[in-house]
Amino acid sequence: MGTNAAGFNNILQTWGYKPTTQRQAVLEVILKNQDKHLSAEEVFAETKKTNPRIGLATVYRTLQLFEKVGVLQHISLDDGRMRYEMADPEQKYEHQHLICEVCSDVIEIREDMAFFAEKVFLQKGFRITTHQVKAFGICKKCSDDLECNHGNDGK
Amino acid sequence: MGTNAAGFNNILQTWGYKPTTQRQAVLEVILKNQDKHLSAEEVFAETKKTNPRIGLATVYRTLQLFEKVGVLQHISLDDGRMRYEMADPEQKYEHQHLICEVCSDVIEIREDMAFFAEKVFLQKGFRITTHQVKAFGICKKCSDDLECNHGNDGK
DNA sequence: AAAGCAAATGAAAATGAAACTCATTAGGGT
DNA sequence: ACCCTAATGAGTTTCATTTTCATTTGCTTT
Repeated sequence: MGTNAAGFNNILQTWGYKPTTQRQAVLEVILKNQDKHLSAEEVFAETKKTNPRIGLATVYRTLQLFEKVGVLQHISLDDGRMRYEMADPEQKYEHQHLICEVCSDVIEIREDMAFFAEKVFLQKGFRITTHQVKAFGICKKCSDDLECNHGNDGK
Repeated sequence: MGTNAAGFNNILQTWGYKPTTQRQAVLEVILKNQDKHLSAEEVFAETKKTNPRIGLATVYRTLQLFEKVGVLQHISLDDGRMRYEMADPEQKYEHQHLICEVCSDVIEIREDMAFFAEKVFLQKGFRITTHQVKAFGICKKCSDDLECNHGNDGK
């Protein structure tokens, strides 16, 4: 099951969508970059390498389609463009992003936050379906670097 | 201290910025709408009521300025525009947004999430400075409404 | 109070991500 | 092979935000 090139066609067909060349090509790019958080433009550039005739609009449409059928989910890293990553329905509430303000690296972590959704439902009656946590700060590497330059800040 | 019209001038002057008419006007709008999450356009429209000559660019610049000096903080509610709310440095980690997918209402809650920042630091060495939690789902009111229409969905 | 000057402003233009339009193409069933 | 609709691509449009630049404003110095 899950999302590999094979099971993918089934997902699309279940929803009544065609597994076209472009959609396959975009999927391959997604699968090859599971560790990254690509924007539409980035997916476009990557996909053009193997499929030069694809249009940007198709990429936008395809990403939205993939989100609708549950293959992708979007995140905003506050850099002015939408980014996408593989959806993981089992761990919807246990997936957070740490964004380093110095080097812009994005670190994914998986804290269990089910208690949060439960508490919110009990206290407010609000039934959470999706849930995004992003934290900005300084990653270990960058704070180590800063520490090194601590004594000799002259230059 | 804090952010009232009086202490506000001090904050700006400390940072070397001038407390101009426009900035005061924007501040008043902000203070009058503390419960809302206004976008730049909305602040612009509100501010024009008392200060018709203000320009949109000034509002954008002012909101960014207020964020820089710690009066405001921005949030994205995934509706395509940036929104702003009063910054609350003391409770940076205890402030989350519940966004109803049906009525678009935004509910603020204050769960203590300090443990999250601590755990992340211990496990990853990542030092969190800001931290945003937004949850999408269905608010109590809307899920009650849905329940009412449950038996008679014909029309 | 007038002068000087940098900071701040407003109007308009520029930018850029995303959405839309519409003529053309390509799947998939017949 | 044919048909019909979904899907695509190139170009255009939208809309939030940023930038530009000439003008104005708020302070400081006389």
